Amino acid sequence: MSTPCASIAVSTVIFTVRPTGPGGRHELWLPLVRRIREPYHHMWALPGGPLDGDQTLEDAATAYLRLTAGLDASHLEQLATFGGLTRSQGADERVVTVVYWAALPAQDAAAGEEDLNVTWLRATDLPPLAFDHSLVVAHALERLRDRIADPTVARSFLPAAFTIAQLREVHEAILGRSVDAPNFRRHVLRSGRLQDTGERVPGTPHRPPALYRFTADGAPDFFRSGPNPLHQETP
Amino acid sequence: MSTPCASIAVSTVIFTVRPTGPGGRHELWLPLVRRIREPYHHMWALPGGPLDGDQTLEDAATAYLRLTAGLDASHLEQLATFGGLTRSQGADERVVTVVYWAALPAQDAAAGEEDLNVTWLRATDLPPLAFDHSLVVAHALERLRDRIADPTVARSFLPAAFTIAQLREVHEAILGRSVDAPNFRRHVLRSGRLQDTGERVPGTPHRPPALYRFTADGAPDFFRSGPNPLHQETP
DNA sequence: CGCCCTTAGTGTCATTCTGACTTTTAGCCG
DNA sequence: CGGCTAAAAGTCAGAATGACACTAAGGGCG
Repeated sequence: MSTPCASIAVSTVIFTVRPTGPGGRHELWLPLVRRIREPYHHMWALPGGPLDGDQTLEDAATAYLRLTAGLDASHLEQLATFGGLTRSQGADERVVTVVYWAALPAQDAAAGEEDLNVTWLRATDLPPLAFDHSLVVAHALERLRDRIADPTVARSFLPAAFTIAQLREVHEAILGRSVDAPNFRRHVLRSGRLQDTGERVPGTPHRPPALYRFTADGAPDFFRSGPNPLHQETP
Repeated sequence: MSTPCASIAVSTVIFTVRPTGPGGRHELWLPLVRRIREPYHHMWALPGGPLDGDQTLEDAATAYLRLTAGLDASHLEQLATFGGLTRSQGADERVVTVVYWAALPAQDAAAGEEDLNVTWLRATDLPPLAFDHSLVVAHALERLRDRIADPTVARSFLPAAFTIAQLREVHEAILGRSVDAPNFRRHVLRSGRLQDTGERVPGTPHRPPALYRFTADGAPDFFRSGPNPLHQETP
């Protein structure tokens, strides 16, 4: 039951949302670290490294995340495992990498320092990355788009109290397109996952928006709650 | 970049659909293999084993699948990777297991021999399994339910030509509930993924059903094709 | 032959959901 | 006070959904 020794690595795709687009549009950003040795020396790569013998996979992902962003994610989820034979060309042994993806609220991510070996870039406009990490990021983006229907994912990009506009901006950043504001409001309010705090954002040059927070429980999904797609009951 | 030597294993949850329920209802079945050594000696476990140094992960999954079912799956997809520290209690070293799930058409699965160390059981009514495999199967069932909206998944349980009733029975088995036949027909036909072969199943004691096959391409999903949930465009 | 049974396949209809809008409200700014 | 902006509420046509009723086409059987 023992295999030829293969090393196991853990990497994390860390997402955050920032209002950096034209007209304040929100965009997805992620941190990368510079390779300081061969292979792929000097190129950007996903934060990660070897799995210690006494760590769970999730522990390792959390540790590399903290090392890179300086803080913990509010959402961490396994993405997939990559184990192609040729993916780490130049390394002398086989590497299997378990990849996680994580969400960071914008205000926390701002605290993460940037240094010479860590950079934050737009997720949709990355240079070629080390190993197969460009492919990994593409997978992570696709997964994130699928998972955004889950309110717990959207909430992990936001502070505890937020406006519906902020929530919509998170969706827009992840889906890469704008979303009709009135319809979005109708939908998320009808989902029953939002609770009005009674407070409003003061000091705006226009009507002050209400602050909401997520309820502890409720429908599993913002979209497509209620009864399922087709597939209705027939006793 | 080297880690303490950990062994990597690959396991596969192999699903097939059989008309074994009351009144010919279709149910999900999967094969298990008997452990022939400690730990968990004599218990049932998912087919799998160590990853060879020169195999891709998918190669290994395919190999264990063939060893167990005697043939290749028509659909193979990665599920998740399990690496808890305590999951293989009694083993002397850390094991990280990459799990795949696969679909087998019923007529092919019938060909797979059953012997003393391989058994097929109902997926929804399993005895306690070795390691954390009960949990793994639960994850696989959940994933399968999510993925069945993809026509390529449904097709992998069926022969090339099939009736809409057979297609519906696959959905019913996976969703664990019955589905309204007229509405199901309307939906899958409207999806544009089905092509009438012009042939019919002869010899039925009732109106002969038409045989369909899947078109090469078309809408990505049976359900929820067309424009997306909410999230419509707003230029 | 002709009735009956069974499942295939079609049609209908009320309700809900979606997407694209318009209108009103509530604050600052000058 | 009028104008500006974004929040919030309202409107409406068309599509999708779910629950049915109904017709069609076979074989089985008397």
